[in-house]
Amino acid sequence: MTVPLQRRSGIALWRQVADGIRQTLLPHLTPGDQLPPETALAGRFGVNRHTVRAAVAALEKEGILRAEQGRGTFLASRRRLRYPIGRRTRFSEGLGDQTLIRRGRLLDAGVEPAGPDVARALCLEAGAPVERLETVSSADDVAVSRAISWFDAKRFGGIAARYGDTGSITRALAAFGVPDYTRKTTMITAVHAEADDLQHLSLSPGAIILLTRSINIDPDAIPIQYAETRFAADRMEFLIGDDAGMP
Amino acid sequence: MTVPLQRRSGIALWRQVADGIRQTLLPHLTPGDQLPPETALAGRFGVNRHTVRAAVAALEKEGILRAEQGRGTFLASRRRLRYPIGRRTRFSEGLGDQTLIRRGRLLDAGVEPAGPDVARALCLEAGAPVERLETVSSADDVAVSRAISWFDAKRFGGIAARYGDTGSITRALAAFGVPDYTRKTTMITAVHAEADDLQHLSLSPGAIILLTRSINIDPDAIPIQYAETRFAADRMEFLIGDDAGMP
DNA sequence: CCTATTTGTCTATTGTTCTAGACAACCGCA
DNA sequence: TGCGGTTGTCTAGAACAATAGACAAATAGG
Repeated sequence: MTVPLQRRSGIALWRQVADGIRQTLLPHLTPGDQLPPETALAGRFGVNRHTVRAAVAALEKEGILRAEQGRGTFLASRRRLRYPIGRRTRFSEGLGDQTLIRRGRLLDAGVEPAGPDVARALCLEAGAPVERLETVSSADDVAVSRAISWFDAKRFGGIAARYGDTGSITRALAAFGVPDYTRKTTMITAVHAEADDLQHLSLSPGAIILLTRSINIDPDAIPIQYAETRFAADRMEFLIGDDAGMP
Repeated sequence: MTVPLQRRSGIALWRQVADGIRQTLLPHLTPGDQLPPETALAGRFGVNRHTVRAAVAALEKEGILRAEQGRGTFLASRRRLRYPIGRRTRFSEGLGDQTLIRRGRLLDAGVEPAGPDVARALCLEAGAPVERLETVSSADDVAVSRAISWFDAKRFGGIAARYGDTGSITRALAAFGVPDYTRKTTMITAVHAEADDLQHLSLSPGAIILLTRSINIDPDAIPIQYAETRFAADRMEFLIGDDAGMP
């Protein structure tokens, strides 16, 4: 029993076991590898086999494990994607050769008056019309983040349609005569997943969301986009600086 | 009922209520303000008053709330600290005027052979001797992060003692003739708190840890410090870039 | 074909969490 | 002093989580 679990802590044992498997077992495996049998895991974590089964079922629903009757349980998952954050932060380009397919899907869009946060970020009057885009980004057909972006409706009216066509903020902005843009600010924090996160990112309750709030500016240093993006923390890590020498 | 809670999710309701209070109620209050009475909170979250009481008790144990019989429940706490990450990232200086007292405490130290990750980060041979420092950093007497740092033992032998004297990495390095250093790399991800985190950072189970792995280099671009730092996510947020216009 | 191993399903029991209600203790105020 | 509003404590039962054991179903290997 390497990991002492906390009972009557408000976190169900099966959830602690699931997190334990994620953090202590999976890093030593490569996709396709077999996990120890349920009885062995039960012994290692000091719980009943049924509790382990509940944990495995949760990880299976997240697409991390794959249990096959008679054969065993196997790691089905990729590692965390490494997402560089810097002056030229772009989802499609940032992931480099880590994935084959990157795609953004438009969930919802609309024009609304800017709230105080959005107005301040975009240097607009409070209540000025802004266009809101709700999107989900996927890598290799696995959803990794969802974002709400706001653009000045006066300058970028109809950007939602452009995004729907191209699936890329970069290309949608290009259609509005913004050939290049840079990242002015990124704030990062972490929260627990909400109900919407569970749905759109296929997470199970208690999962962690890395939450970023960011401002992009055009070459004239005019703010053009304010975004709040929610990343599935077990599929993504952020890189600031260069990763030479990083594990 | 503004917040729909997730039942049979492996996360106890009282814990979800506690997180809900932290995230949706506290940001609108300033220290000393009174919270709605327990019956009102129970109505808003759609749970029994006793469940709310369990949540408040947990937040009270973390020092965030203060309940007084006959009077009410009050906010006792500060907001998230904003921690800038850039080329000149330093704990003591970074928090600026957000706090009065910043202090680092040495938990443990020792010399050990470098593991593969540490060796790569510090550009040493695997197994070369490195000095390991385990520290806890506090702001205004509240622990906000704990770190494990590694230094080349050949160049920085005895740095643990220097840190113990000064409580500051910057001053400890200065004693070894490193007047200045810069941040080469920062990686950020998020995990659930482990047992040690709960103890040293006074968290309750299920809390979120913002985990950074960073490399500092001296003016000659030689790596001098590799550190893995665990921040209490509800007390800290990271800033990359500048925060003009940020809420 | 047989056996050992592994996951899948079922029942029963125990312990923890959540709900429900009632009442005590305390505070501030008229 | 009395009253309304608040937190603190207790009891009992319902809902859920965890344990224990038994056995079925699928797989791999001899």
